[in-house]
Amino acid sequence: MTAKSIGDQELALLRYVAEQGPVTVAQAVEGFGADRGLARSTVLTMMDRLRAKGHLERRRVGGVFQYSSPRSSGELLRGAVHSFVEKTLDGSLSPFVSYLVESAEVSDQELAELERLIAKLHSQRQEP
Amino acid sequence: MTAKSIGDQELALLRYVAEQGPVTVAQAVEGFGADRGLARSTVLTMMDRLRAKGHLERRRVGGVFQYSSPRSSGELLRGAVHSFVEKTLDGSLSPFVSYLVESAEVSDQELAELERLIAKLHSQRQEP
DNA sequence: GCTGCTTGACTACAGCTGTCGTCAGCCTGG
DNA sequence: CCAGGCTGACGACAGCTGTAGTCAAGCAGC
Repeated sequence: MTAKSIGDQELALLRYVAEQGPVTVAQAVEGFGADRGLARSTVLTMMDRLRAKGHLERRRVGGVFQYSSPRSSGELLRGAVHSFVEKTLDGSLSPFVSYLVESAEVSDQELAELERLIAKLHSQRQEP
Repeated sequence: MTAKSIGDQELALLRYVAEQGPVTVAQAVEGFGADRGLARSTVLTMMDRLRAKGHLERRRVGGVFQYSSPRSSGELLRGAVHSFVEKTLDGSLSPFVSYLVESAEVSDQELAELERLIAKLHSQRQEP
């Protein structure tokens, strides 16, 4: 399991790295930390912890480390959703659907995705 | 705002109280703590914190306190989903849908709910 | 060769959560 | 009236996260 826990800010940084491809700490500080007003050491610490937890890898390139995520941004998000559903919702999707029904704004795009999802689920029920 | 943060275990307990209606600590210990092997003081502490955060109310009834949640279990879950979507997914539902598509098992019931949802969304697009 | 910026490793600290133990007060059966 | 049980208020402690300062080693230029 690479499945150590992860905080919100950490996940945000992890996603940043996953999206930007290999980055140095300096780049992460500039592209991620700067917006959020984080000190260099803060970003450094987070990247270190992410590495310790197995969420980031690094390679020395010309004296400096390049960090990269073994997972894509999409995988990370899906993983986050998965943990959330399991841990908080006890594996039940109903609260999510309920949320969609009552409070969420669903974009046209998302609606289309949902429809595709339903079609897919239907076809799965047919031929198991 | 009653919107103080809340941990996983705390939310679980809160949901328990919301579902069971007014309960005393003793009842919560028995019905919630016992399964999870929690000490009485643990449950007591959590209920206290939940109260401090405004998530639980209590009333003295015959020398003992009865705790109750001002929100229903459903509201709590919807709130949790909402926070998650906002905080972790930056308000985008796509990762959720993506998760549904790729990994989740959707029960017949949930599928039906989704279909109802879609129907509703469609009708909303028509007559605004 | 010395000076100064860049990079990384370490250390620190506070707040939140999860878990308890303990102490003091109140009630009830003897 | 006294002992033993519930109850509730507190105090504690460890682990995780968010945030940062500091120190030492390395490289770049004078």
